[in-house]
Amino acid sequence: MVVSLKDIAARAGVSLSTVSNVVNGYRPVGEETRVRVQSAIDELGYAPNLSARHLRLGRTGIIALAIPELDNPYFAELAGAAIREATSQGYTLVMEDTAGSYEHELSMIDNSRRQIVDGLIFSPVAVSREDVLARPPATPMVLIGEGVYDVPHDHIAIDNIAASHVAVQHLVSLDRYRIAFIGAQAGDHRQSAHLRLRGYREALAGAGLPWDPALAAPTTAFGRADGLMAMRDLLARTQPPDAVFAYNDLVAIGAMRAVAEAGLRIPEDVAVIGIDDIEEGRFSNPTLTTISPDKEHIGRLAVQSLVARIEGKPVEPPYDVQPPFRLVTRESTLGGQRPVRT
Amino acid sequence: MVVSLKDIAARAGVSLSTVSNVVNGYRPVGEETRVRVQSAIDELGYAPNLSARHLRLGRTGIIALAIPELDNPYFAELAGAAIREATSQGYTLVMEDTAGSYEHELSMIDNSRRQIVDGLIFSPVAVSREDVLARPPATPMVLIGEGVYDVPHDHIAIDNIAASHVAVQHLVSLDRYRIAFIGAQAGDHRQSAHLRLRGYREALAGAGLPWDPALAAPTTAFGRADGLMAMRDLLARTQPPDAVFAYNDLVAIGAMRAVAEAGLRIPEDVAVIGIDDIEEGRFSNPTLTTISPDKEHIGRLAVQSLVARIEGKPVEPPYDVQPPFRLVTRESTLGGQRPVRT
DNA sequence: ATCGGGCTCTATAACGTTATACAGGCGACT
DNA sequence: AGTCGCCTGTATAACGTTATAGAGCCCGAT
Repeated sequence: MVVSLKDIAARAGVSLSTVSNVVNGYRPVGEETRVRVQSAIDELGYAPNLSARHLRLGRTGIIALAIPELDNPYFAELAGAAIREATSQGYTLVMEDTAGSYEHELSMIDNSRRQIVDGLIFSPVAVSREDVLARPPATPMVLIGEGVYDVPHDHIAIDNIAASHVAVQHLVSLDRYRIAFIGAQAGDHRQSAHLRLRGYREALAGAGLPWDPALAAPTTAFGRADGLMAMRDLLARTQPPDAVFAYNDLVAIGAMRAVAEAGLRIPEDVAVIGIDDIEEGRFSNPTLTTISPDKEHIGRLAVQSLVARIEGKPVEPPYDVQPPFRLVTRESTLGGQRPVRT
Repeated sequence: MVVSLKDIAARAGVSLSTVSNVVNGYRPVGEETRVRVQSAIDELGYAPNLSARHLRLGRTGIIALAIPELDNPYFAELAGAAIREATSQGYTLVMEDTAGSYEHELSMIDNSRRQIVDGLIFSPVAVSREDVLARPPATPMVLIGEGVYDVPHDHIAIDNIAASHVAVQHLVSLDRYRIAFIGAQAGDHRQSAHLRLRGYREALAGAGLPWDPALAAPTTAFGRADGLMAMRDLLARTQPPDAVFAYNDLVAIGAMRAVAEAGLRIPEDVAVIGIDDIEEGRFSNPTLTTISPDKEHIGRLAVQSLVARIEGKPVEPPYDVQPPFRLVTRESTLGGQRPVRT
């Protein structure tokens, strides 16, 4: 049977309000009665009814994490960290899979789901800056990833340009001259790949390498299949690349598969680097060199800043956080000369 | 501002109860007033307060999906299907990552979290049949995967023995004679690997092959790293296997990595087959032959049967469902003679 | 002595819903 | 004509919680 404040009150011989005060400490309670109430709680096994509490407080204790694809290991690993942090802060986290579709993403920032949720952590890919600006959310929102910039919300994303520099410079340091980029976006409203492409171009220029538009391969999405097809195209050129910087690890893995199917060697013929450091890249053949963002940090920070907004702690302006990242070198650029897993 | 039934009632000039009846159709409402109320709802943009509704109804509309690891792509893909089905049934699904730990799994079937959840879909790995029997849950529970059998709960899992037969028979059809199994479990209370191991042994016997305990490699968990280490051990034997049936695709991928590191060829020296059909195996080098369970089907069915229990539709006894599966052959057993992706 | 003010505790009004009980009106059947 | 029953609509009591207002009581200060 389900036990409520009333039952505890009856058992301990005190009023309902006193029990409530013991439970959540709003008003001090005399020592003697406190222990009597507490033991009644323990005996009967009381747990507060969250629906009632939320109705009373006007909050639900639920936050949503909306990501483009749950089956992308990067997001799965990120979600793990976010779930742990949310739980430890007393919130429940629900995940929404937008599938990267424009309509689905719009429905996230419309007010429809907001009735049930205290706040939203959102990783946009399809939605534009204007879409976000046009829909001031009813509850706090934190943006993660590289989708939308310059909007009045907290934003957590690695410095994509700097990360791209590091990636390209690594390839340059291996004496590669025809370095391709896979994951250039045709559509205007996806700023994510934009930044990585820009970092790629800047790094090329910094190394004194020419910018060849034919080496910037567009993709429609960022999965393994996209990397595979783009790489096939690149290899069919008269002057194929000798290195590839992929938008993310999934794309890189697709690209590596295309190289293998073409009968070429990695990294001798083509070196490959990605971004994300998903576990898959530590066991692939060859293992994948990558830029590793601190996913645990990102997930935790996203929840923490959202909760801070929800509970109205500091009324500071929206801030941009750039979590740390590092280069992890593996076989796909260094060959067998290196320890295999890191 | 937030709009409630009261606002709609005032706007439409009717009572609160009438608006409620328009919204959820408990009692019929005259046509004329219905349209007046409906247009008031549309104008003011009313959405029911779920906390209040749940408090009144005694249900929260939330179901939990507890899985051992969110970063296992198999569960990520399964969770996607479950989330979609739950949403379409008007429920919100929250995910719990038990990390496969015994304590965490116990806390799932204890009553602690049940205050907030109408029901639980649970994929146990560490918990035993007796643990489950000793804790009759306060809310409905559906089990998925191969953890625990013969308990009074709905259970959805592929026929592991039949699946193992198919896998081993496929290897036998390729004239392999020393077929190893990776993922045998030392612990007694993990029945999952037990069944697959049993299917493996039965299939060997059916093919007239001897049972060699040295070829059944135990692992502590079921990740890529476990497959890698087990395979290293197997390859170090004086008589290494010429084929491997792995507990799941992740283990298989780790095993393939070990084979590559040893400088051996797949499938010429060692053929590899897994279970799960995760996307990773369609792009690995080589691509991975696997047993493909219908994940979409499993996820949807789990939610459907849980919701049926929650809403008390049919009071039938707990039932066991065995969703379909199929063999998907790829390079890791057939080599390059086959279409690459399916 | 009397009053002000901590200190404990209590009664109660919300929060927004849904289901029950009830009221009035109108047609149909005895 | 009277009664029964249906149809439409309303008033209201919960569901379990938290915050506000306030009721006693005892001690120190006026």
